[in-house]
Amino acid sequence: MSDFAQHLIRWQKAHGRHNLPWQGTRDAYRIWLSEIMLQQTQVGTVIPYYLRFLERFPNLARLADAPLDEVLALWSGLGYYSRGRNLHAAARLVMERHGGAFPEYIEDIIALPGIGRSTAAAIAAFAYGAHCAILDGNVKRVLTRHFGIAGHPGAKKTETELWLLAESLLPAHQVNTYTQALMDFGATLCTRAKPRCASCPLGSSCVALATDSVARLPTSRPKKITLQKTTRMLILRHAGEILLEKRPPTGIWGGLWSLPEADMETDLAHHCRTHLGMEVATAANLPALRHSFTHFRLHIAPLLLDVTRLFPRVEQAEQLWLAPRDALSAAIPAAVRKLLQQLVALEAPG
DNA sequence: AAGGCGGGGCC
DNA sequence: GGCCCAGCCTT
Repeated sequence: MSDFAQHLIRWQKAHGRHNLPWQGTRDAYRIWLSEIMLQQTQVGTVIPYYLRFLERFPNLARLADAPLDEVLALWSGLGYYSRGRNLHAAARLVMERHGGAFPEYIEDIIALPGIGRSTAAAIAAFAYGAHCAILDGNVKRVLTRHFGIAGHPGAKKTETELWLLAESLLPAHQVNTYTQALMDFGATLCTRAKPRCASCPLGSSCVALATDSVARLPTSRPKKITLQKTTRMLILRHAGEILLEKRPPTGIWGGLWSLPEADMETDLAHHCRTHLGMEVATAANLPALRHSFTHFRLHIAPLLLDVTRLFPRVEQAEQLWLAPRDALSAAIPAAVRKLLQQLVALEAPG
């Protein structure tokens, strides 16, 4: 057995957690439930949910029998509700595929919805003592620090390396103790912030500690550069009204009424004729506007245009709307509302 | 205010 | 096969 595994197992017996509600059982259902709840959610938050859930659904068959709404009601507040849906769907699949007995083969476990490679390994190790490596956030942190592995753990290359390492470190015996050790060690000692390196039984062999890199590992995800996008927004005036266009139901501003847009390079006269059904005359450029989204910043170059001729199809098109100026109360994006307010101010006498 | 977190869905 | 998302929690 590697020194790493040996030290961890010894540490677990002395300092690990031994009284969590899902410990001391080999009931795969209870272990499965705990592993699903522990995805994305910390132990302290999970415990009351776990106990309430088990009280209502003490076994897999009772869960499979229940309506989904009741499952989700007990999940309410835990977040990531797809976990609850998948749990319920998986319970029904276990009834169908395995006659109600939670599967023992890792291939069958991982085939259930909501269970990936790491969760399947954890269930198999705790319920059946299987010789399978886990690799969750705690384990990634412990391994990257102890073995000095740089690169974002979410990146394919790093993750592949970590899986290989995790498997190579597996002890031949006491896999369940070792697996629990990795989890507890990562959660209570080798923590993300303020790890307790002074009390660490693995400190003498920790690469991060030796190179003063503990705070820099694991490598954080690369900051996404905020994309910059530019668009022209067309303010098409016609008899005191402004042309609005309904956006597609999905994506940015899905289903909202917005101003027609065009690339900066587009030939506007041609575009308006063929796409919007009107002849236009350029009136003026309006001051540029910036609008920030989560993933990018939009630079808006508004252009004021006067409609000189309107083809009849415009009034029949469902996605086009010649809106009165007071349409500002309609479902309009904030950036567009701001733009239209500027226009109103600009046109105000004086 | 930002980033972490397993797995699924989408391209 | 890479990218994004979900919802709550910690820092």
